[in-house]
Amino acid sequence: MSAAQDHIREQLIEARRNQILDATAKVFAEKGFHRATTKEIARAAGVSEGTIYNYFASKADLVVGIMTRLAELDALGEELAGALQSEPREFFIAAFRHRVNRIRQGQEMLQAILPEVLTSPELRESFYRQYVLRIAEMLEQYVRTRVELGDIRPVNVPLTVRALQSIFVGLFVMRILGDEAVLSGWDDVPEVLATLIFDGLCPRPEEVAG
Amino acid sequence: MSAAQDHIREQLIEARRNQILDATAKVFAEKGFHRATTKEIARAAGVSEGTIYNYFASKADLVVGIMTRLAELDALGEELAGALQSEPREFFIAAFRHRVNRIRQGQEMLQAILPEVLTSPELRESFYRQYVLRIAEMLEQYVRTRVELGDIRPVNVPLTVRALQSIFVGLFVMRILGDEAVLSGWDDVPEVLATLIFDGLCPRPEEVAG
Amino acid sequence: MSAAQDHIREQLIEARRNQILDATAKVFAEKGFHRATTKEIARAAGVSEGTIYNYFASKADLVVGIMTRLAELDALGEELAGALQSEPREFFIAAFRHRVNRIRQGQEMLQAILPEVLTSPELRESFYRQYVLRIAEMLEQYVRTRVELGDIRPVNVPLTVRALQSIFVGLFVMRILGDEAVLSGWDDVPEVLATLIFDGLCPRPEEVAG
Amino acid sequence: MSAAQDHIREQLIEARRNQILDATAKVFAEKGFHRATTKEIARAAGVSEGTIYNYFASKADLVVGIMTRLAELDALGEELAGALQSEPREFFIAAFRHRVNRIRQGQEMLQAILPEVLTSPELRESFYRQYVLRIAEMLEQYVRTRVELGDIRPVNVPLTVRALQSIFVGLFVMRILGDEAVLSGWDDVPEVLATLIFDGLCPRPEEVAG
DNA sequence: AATGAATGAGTCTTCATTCAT
DNA sequence: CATGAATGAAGACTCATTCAT
Repeated sequence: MSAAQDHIREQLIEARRNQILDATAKVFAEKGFHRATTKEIARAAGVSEGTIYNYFASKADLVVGIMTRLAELDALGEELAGALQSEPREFFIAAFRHRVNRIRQGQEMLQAILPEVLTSPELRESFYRQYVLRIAEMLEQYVRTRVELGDIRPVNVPLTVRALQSIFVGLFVMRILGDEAVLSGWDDVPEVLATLIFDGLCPRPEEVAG
Repeated sequence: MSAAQDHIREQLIEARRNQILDATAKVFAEKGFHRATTKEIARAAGVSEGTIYNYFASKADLVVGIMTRLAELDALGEELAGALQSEPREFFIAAFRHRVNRIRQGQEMLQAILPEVLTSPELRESFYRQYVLRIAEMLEQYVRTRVELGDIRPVNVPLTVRALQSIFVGLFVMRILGDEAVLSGWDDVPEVLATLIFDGLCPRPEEVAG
Repeated sequence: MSAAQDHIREQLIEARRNQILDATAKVFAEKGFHRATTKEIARAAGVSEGTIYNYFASKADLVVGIMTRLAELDALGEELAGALQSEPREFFIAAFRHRVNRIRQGQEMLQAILPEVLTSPELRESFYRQYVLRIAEMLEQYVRTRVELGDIRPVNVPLTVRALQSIFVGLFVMRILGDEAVLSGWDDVPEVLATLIFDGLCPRPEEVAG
Repeated sequence: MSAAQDHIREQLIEARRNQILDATAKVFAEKGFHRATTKEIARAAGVSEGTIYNYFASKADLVVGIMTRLAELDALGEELAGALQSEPREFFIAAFRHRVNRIRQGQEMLQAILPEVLTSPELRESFYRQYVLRIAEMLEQYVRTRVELGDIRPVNVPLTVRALQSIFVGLFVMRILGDEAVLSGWDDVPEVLATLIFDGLCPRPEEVAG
């Protein structure tokens, strides 16, 4: 029974943490980390300021909390891994679709933390390791393999992979900036990217011939 | 004589403004807008706090000042315009080189303001119009023309252009995040991107044949 | 219970506000609005600077707070109303006594805000309406009635009433200026004024005769 | 010649001082001592900030300058002295007229300094001696004499004199407060006051009889 | 565990004053 | 003498954090 109670307690704690983080993401996304006040977050979460400090060590810790939650939410690793067997074009489309959806879902949380992440060295480090480097390494591995198999032309693998990742980072920034083309065309992004990245802009002879 | 004096005075004012903005960019890039104090900026600029306020209306105005200076520095418009006659491959390489150099030069200033730009609606709007939209429109125009000429395959022009811009935004973020591959491979970025964007990842039959 | 708690809470808030306003009046009266610092007020009130701002929106709001409190304290309206039936001489003596006492009691608060009231257009307006105009209108009404009844000789009612009010304003300023005659003779003021105002300085024939 | 030059120089200095004090009075009257900035005064005077400090030791010294100028302007002493021989009623009317005119002329300067005078102990002292006490003593002397002669009924001389002075102080405050009755009826004040003060409000038997 | 009043360190900003030109 | 840029001390105000209830 004690075990069951502990379980319930843990669930309650987790629920309260999420309740606070949801509110935090909302407020941070709207006003930014520094202009958001703990009082405001408390109000948005429907709790008191004191309660926030029962679940998080500090205001800065809320950023960490959001980052962690984003990471948990993010199963790119597994999904990517699953698609690693596919042919490149399918793989990229699948990967792009996945990213595009993740960004849509995590927009608020990501927008909430990105400016702060770009500002604080520690967050930068942590964010880079969790979100950029891990994926970069997987992609590098995949591309390198495919290059060896002749499915992808020989390229500067690290930079090419960074360019791919950069597109999504950049598109996300475009969304924050309110670019209409990106916001309204978001669903088409995976295919457009697949064409761009996979086929290139240069028209192919056989296509011209065809 | 009064005219000459005015001229000198204006130059002094401009020099002082730049002196302050240089220091500001340094401090903002290091600590971020909010953690940077006016006292710190003053010290870095070698002036008193009061002097800052003789040249800028507020701390926030320093961000605007940096943004304006970036825009003045930025002659992409003209350079792009000059390359608009070139064949696509040359055009893109030239454009990429240009961007890559601008980012290297403006890194500090850009890093100083980006997080704040992402946070403040007004700055966002202003930044988007000055740095994103203007260039997007020029690129769209170019790409559209080339598509009509058959030099570029038919693509979703707005999104493709956003994707191109996004790459640089994203790569810049990667630099802030300290990604080694991007930082150390920066000089190779234009060519890698040209290959990626123009030729695509998919190996071409004739190349395979060759 | 919630209602009871609310009641207690409100009382606590009111008590804290008064505690702060008392200290504020003291410090303002001594140093004036601008030379008084919030730190000093906080110390005098035995709270922290932050606490002041939990109860008042700004330093300027403290002036408003004092003014409001003065107005609440001030029941001249009712007392005047009560005396409105009396014969003029009794009425004036009663009214003068009342004013004289109010000034003595409210000296600190009044001295605290008067210079600022004379300076700020908004406060001026507000002060004038609460303290001057309301009473002027009541007095005018009374005097006009008594003139009609023949109990008061025909006079320029508005100006006469202003003159009466002015005496108290002026005497209060005299107190601030430290005039010994006014300070030490304060208790005699009502009677002296009654004689002055009601009988005039000119000796009366019958009195001379008597 | 050197003497003549000195004379011219002195006149220039005096003119410049007055130019500055005029502007100061205007700005102080409008914004109050503390909210007025030296920059603003300089602009209003058509000189630079530095120039102000060539003629006055400090911002506070400008108040002293205005007070001194008011005192020079003010020849009440002499005029009062001249009227001291008159019968009471004529004397008071003359004195009241004089005061009323002085206030109208000196309104701006007086309004400029009064709030500050009420606030600063030193100014208070100085103001009290120059403007209040001197006149009070003269009035006391006059009234006392007239009482002895039987021209004025026996009264509490010091308080009566203070009350008389207070009326003008109070009326001046009323003007600052923007009271319409006082502002628009200003020309009638001397007569109204003469009636009020000299004859009193109480109707006289013989008048009733008449 | 939740509350929210109290805290006070920290910061932007103002502005009287100085002084080199 | 006049100027006005530079100064920097001072102060109102904010807000993350604590803790008694």
